[in-house]
Amino acid sequence: MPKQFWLVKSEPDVYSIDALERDGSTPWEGVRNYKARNNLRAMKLGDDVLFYHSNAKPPGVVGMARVWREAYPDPSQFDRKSGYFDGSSDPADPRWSRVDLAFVARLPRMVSLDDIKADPTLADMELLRYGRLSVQSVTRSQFERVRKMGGLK
DNA sequence: GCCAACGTTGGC
DNA sequence: GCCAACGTTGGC
Repeated sequence: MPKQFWLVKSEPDVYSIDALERDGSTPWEGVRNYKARNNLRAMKLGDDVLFYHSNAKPPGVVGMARVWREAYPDPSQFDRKSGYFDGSSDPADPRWSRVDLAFVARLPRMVSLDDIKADPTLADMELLRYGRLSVQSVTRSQFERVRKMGGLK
């Protein structure tokens, strides 16, 4: 399987690129949308990930991460005290998964949603077509374009 | 299986 | 705070 490329969204008030840089790596938990979950399950060790701040001013890509551990059951679905608890998930066949992501780099310049919208080569990004999906696939060329716009080689 | 009602996401 | 664009739920 060749390397794949992804984009994950997080509200900076909940978990920011600063937090990921501080932590080094983190479990990416709480995804409760089937399409996003399927993307998590398709991630392979070493895949590259764009880190996007949603509900930010402005929203946009702020850094890069890497898949550090492939999908495994998300414990928060069985934790009654968690906001992500899902009482209808069967412990013998857990419905929700998480991966671990590791910090790679912060972008010297954030690539805002407006920047992405203004760039013709990024017109096909899933971000613009189906904005609500919190774990998206991106192409290699989209990934490299955003990285370059963000000031990295 | 349809679909109305409701809930969530996230840009603005 | 509003609301468009979804996804989910549940009655039938």
